[in-house]
Amino acid sequence: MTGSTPLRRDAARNRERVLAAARRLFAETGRAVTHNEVARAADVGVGTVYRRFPTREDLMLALFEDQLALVGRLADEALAADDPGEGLRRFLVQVVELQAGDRGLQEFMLGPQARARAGAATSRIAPVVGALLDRAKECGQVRPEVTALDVALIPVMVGAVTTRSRDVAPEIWRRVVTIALDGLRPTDGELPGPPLTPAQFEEVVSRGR
Amino acid sequence: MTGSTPLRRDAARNRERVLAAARRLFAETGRAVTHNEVARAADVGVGTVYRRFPTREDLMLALFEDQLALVGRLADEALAADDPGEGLRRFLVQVVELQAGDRGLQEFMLGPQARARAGAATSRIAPVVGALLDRAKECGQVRPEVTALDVALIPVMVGAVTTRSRDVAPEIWRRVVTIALDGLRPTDGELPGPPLTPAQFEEVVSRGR
DNA sequence: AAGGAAGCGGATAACTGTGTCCGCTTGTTG
DNA sequence: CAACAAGCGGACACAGTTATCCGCTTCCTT
Repeated sequence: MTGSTPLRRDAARNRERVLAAARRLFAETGRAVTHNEVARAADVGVGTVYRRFPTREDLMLALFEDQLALVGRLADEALAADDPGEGLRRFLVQVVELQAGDRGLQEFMLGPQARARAGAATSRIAPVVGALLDRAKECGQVRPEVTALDVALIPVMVGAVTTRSRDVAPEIWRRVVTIALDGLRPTDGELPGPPLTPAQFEEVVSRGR
Repeated sequence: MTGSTPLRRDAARNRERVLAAARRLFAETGRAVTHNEVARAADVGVGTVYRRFPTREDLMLALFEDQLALVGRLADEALAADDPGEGLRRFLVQVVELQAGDRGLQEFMLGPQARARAGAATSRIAPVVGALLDRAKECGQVRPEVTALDVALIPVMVGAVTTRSRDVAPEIWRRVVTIALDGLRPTDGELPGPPLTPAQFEEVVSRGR
């Protein structure tokens, strides 16, 4: 699965150096990291970076694949919780917390790259969230018109706040996510208009700048 | 108040042409409008645009000052509403609606430029929202720990969705803003952590990309 | 109607970011 | 220990953006 010829030893070493440098830079700086910067930070030529990771997406993908798997595991755990409403809450808080802690991960999850990865990640997580949501509705903890895709917009919304507040008030997202989650509770009103279709959701998420 | 020497007639005409072209381009395209593009669209030399509006902020400011005034008026109207909770809701929906309808305005409101204009706009609107909020709390329609700055984050959050969904599902923000607003209602839980200070809020808003 | 200030246009310099290419180095294999 | 493929580095070509400068034009004043 790793593909044809194994890398030469020095090549493998360089690949790791690039990945390490990139992970650090992305976590600190976010998207605006150029191949050149990564190369310099890794003490490697630009060509080397381009050879191994032709586009920024390739690089992001290599960096954040395992983190995405973690999100999947969190979803499973949430599903196992006793209180479905609480499980859903905890899951979303954890997701946002991960985003808040790593700019790179956030931009990966909320950007066009994730779309390419939809097969592995999104489509694995979506049904779990759906189940979580159904159970929470049955308990009357979530308004019935809410769809999984409404819920999936919460990290998008809150992400706008984490991005901006990271260096100023790094914990403020907790208030905001609480407001959003409480907004899922049953009320006398209804949510207006139709929810997103899955295709629309993909599009919306992939428009991350 | 308009300043020293009145512009020569041709200069004034050109200024208007630039403004008109820029307004159109911003509404369509959003932030990524260069002085050169504006100049071409206005059928004017680049120099002319730079002379009149040295930075993009200057241009934005000239374009969106009156729109900001409109937001102020909306706030006043909301304050005059019978039902304070409903007034607050309507106000926020209207603000988001304006944002959704004009990329340029959105980026102006949610970007660093607005900060410079804080004197005229933010500081005029803030107390009105504060009053609105106090009345809504008195009626038990809003949870007591919510501050005006929590409320002010709602357009930021929802803005992330409008930006991304504009061309895909242009009305989805209505669902999202409803969720956020319903999250302001009293519940048994509390909002975690301290709210933003005004200075922090300024910073957060001004980090618009 | 004529002089001079105000304004105009757009070529152009200065940067920044992206991506390629190719002569040289290094690891691997027999 | 060759000898050759794989890999390396980074100069450089290219593209897009910002901002300036200056010779020429247009308007206003008297």
